[in-house]
Amino acid sequence: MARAYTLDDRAGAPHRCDRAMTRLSEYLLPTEKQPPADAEAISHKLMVRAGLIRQMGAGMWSWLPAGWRVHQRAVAIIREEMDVIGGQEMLMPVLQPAEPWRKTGRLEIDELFKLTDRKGSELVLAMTHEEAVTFHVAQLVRSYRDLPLILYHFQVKERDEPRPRAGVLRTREFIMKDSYTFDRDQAGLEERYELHVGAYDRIMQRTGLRFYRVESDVGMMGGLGAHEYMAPCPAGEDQVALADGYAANVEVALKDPDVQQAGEGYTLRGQELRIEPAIEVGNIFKLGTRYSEPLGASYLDENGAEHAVWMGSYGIGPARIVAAAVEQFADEHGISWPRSLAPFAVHLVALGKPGTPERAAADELYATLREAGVEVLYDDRDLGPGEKFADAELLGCPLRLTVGRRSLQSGEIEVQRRRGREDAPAIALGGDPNALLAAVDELWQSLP
RNA sequence: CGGGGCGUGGCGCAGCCUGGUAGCGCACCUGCUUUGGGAGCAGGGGGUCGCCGGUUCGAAUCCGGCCGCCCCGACCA
Repeated sequence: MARAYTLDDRAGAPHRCDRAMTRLSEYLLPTEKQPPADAEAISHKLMVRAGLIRQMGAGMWSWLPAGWRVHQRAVAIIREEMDVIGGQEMLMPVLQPAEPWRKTGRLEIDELFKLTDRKGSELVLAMTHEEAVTFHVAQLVRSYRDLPLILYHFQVKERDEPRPRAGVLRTREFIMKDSYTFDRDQAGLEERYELHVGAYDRIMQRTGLRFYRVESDVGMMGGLGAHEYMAPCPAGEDQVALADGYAANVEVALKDPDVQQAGEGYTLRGQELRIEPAIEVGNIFKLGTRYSEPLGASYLDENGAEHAVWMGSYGIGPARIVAAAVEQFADEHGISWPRSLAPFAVHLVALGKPGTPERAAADELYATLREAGVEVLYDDRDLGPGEKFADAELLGCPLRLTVGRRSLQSGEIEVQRRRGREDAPAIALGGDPNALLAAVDELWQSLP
């Protein structure tokens, strides 16, 4: 009866093997009726209220168990797609010697945290890992035969942000997947870049987010091209300019000669240009030799001639994906996760007092679902129905199953889809477990 | 970094103007009742009022300094 191990959120079953303890009576899910007094952004309010995150200081957040599950969902999707394009996962330190940063000229950046150890050595807390990865490649790559490479990791980034804001949307410490490509020449870089475009498109599609890939300003990086992945949402800090078949960072759009001012707004070749707030969840850059030259990352070609390695760098923030999903799909009752990101597939609500027949039926259903590997959060607390339903809608798992006295009478489990809060056809209670699981799987397929 | 605001129990707040030793709602604990949309009754626990200093017989309250947090803007490899 055990299911195959799978993370396939689009075609697969609503679960993976999951032995985590998920009885709400024993789970740390501190829900709140009221949002924090100073919260503005929807995602900030709801993620705190739903018990996903807690703040420790300005721009410093902890992920509580359910929130971390969501974060790790995003991580798993990203990891799969990076591996598909040949990425090799590794891990580099956050605490680093200042020297490589001096060489690349980035030691002067205000947002870079700098510190000194007890011996007086200068250290930094990395805000990205170009210096680290290039340092290693400079040491390890000698020949054209060693290239190309796609290296990546999920690692904490530290940034002395002048103004952290909006919960987890802009923090001073956050996890980023950053990958780095190393090629012999520009043509190779273009190839690696296109692979990332494909991977990022698939990542974004799999998260279920509404998003745009926009051309971005290469800015002071002096790079050879760059794109940003933008998720439109009310709390977004950036703006995207949109028209049919057109999406661009607003700064880029306003430099476009085809864009004309028209009264209050702008037009593109006669079309109205819409401007929407959005959050930048990912960005990709063609770096060229910006880092390889100062750090001495070079290789010898077939003729024994030395060349600088051509690099690209590619970032994506799982926390921003999570927050953007909250922003895009929340309603007045709470969060409504796309199934690929949901902390649990099924939120099972048991009504009635512990010790009653309806509780026994719910216990049995919980056991059946768990045994099958379905990720289920079981609300077995001794609380009234109102509180349980409210918490379930706040947390936003895609499917809610309810077992109460009524279910025993009708012989059916009630099912609600979180998105739209609509009832789905009830499922027979206590019959063939395989039929029950098939019904849950089928429902899962119908979800966004 | 400029402008604005706020720090009182776990959360949300009142009290401060007009100084007299802290209160409300929710949450929490115990008991009984209740159980299909955030329950009822009774009893109970928890706060150096952000920190330091000053004024005063006496400071959550007045004065000075510092720290922290939020919002708007600037910023955001």
